Amino acid sequence: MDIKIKIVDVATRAGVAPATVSRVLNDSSKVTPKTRAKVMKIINELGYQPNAAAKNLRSQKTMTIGVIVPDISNSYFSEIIKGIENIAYSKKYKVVICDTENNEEKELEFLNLLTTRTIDGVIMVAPMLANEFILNIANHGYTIGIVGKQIDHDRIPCIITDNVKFSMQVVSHLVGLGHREIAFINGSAHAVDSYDRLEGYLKALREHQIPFHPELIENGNFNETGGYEAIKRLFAKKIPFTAVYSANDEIALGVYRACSELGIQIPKQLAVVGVDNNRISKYITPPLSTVNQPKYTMGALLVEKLIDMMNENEYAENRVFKVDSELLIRGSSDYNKNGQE
Amino acid sequence: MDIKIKIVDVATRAGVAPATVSRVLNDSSKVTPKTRAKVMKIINELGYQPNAAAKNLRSQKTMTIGVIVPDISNSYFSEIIKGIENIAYSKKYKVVICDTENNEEKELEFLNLLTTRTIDGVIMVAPMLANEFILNIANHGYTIGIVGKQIDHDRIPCIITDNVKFSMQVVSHLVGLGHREIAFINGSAHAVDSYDRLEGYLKALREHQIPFHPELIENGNFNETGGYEAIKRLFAKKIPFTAVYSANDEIALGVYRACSELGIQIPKQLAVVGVDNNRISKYITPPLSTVNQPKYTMGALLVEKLIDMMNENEYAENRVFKVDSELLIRGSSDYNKNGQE
DNA sequence: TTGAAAGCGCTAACAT
DNA sequence: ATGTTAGCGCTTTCAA
Repeated sequence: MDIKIKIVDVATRAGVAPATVSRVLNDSSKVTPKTRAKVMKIINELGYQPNAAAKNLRSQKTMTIGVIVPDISNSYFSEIIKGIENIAYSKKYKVVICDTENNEEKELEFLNLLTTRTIDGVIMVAPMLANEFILNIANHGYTIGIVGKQIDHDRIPCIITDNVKFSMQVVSHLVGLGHREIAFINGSAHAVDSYDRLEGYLKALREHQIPFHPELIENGNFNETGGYEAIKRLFAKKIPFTAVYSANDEIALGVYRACSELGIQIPKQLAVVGVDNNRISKYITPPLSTVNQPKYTMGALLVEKLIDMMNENEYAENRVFKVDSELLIRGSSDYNKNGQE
Repeated sequence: MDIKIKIVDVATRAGVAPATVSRVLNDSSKVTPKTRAKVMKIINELGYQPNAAAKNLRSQKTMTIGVIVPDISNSYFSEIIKGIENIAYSKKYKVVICDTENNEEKELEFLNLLTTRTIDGVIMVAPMLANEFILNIANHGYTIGIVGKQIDHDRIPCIITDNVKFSMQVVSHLVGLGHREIAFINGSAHAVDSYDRLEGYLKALREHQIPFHPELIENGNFNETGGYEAIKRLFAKKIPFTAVYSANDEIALGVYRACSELGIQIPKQLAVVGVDNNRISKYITPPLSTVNQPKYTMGALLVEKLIDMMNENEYAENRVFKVDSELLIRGSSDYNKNGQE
């Protein structure tokens, strides 16, 4: 084991005060180049490394950001994390991860890291917690940012995509292909995204003067099983439809499975469109039409804002970021696209 | 902002010494139930939360573990992380993530968290760093564990799969289907896994008395592009082969792309087997035969061992874990498997 | 520009 | 079982 070298050891050896060593370490300008060189030399000789806990205690910050996601092995979330992690590291911040596995209790418990000052701030991706909780945290002076949901509080930066807009695009795309009976498999009913995607779906129908059939709408979990079960329920109703808009790619995967079992051909008998552009979507057969969201950028942008807020105490007027998504048309909705992309 | 409440505030209000509050908080048995109740009441009333930095400084530990992975958005790694994170949290540890994106410098830099005592220990998943570095770190008394590589040091727990064994299984499977010219697309030449997988490939050939053609072996990156480029090089050689063993699923994906472009049918004209059982492998067409590794368990097991070591200072005699993998036979190698799974 | 001294908030050793 | 005291290693006034 190494003998622990502390700042005072460096100071003594260099013939200066601990404070001076600290100034050298923290790039304080008030050190002569000569002193700095002398101190640096000793630091290197001794292999001195400042103790993080002492530094944190004294400076009242940890240079650490917490990130809460529902499922780290879903590429949608891991890409967001990648963006956060990369930017954070470039700004000397560390990232602590919490994978809630959709467990609201774990989500809540993790926020204790804020109150114990283990982390300086937190980013919640697609939080389950009710808005009041989140507002309350911010009102207590903690730094918090949200990905995938808009919260109205002047100290909570948010980054969202325009769910209404891209849902309209999806439906319009299907209508453009001649579909009139378009089913919609939405995610869990209490997710904000679900409201907005439904709104987009309805708006587009109205715009195209297509009658709306409530029976063509199903809710489920945002995963493969949710999609599988929902499409089965839709089929069971015996109401005809020729296309299905799935609120994410995982749901679409479930639709694929059901269709494969029932011998229904995509897109010939059923056109399918998803959302998220999961890695998997372009590899399945037929490739899945989907909405691409700039995941990496969303994480990167938000963490940047969050760090700015923590350091400048700026109450960002520009607080809500709405990023653009892009509809990727592939073989699951458009015949002509088969074999390419 | 909350007024900061510290342990002394709680103590005063409860009419006890700070040490007693600390004992209550840390479950020390030397507190009467009555005192404990009194203190707990005040803690709840005041909403007291202990300051982590102070605790860390005093107790010389941070209850934090670092995890280094090459790519967090690869499901192989994120599943391992999931295992680590889950077990860690159940033991009150936090997890700091480092996504190196195959950048060796970032990997090295992250280890500073060990020397600055920001983290109590680190888990390196598929490290790029040379063994000497890793040994050196352990020799300096830091806690380190490795996933996917065996390091010979009595304080470094490792978890590995038997690359030789499952590679032999893969090749034997292909031979069993009648293949004699089996190409091998290996990962990057300096990964340990690559040596072992090559060894398994060769051993199996010898066992089946199949002549070995060095031209049928290619190296590349462990990703889709690496696979795509390697299979192209193989085709360019004009040496016939009817099957290809890809050192991971990503590589196999590249093989699929090349085959699709060249109109080569899988498995009719070329049988393909991968490794990792990435999520994607069962959704592509045809579903990819692959080797499943217990990723979650690997992470979970190792972190458990690591935490035990940190807390009991036990120099684990049982230090190297070899977990079993399983060959999943699907349509990319076996006709009969098409349409099922 | 540099040094001296105080103190961040907690736990552990020792005393009672 | 509880209290007293010292100190973990750093940064930051304040003074020189």
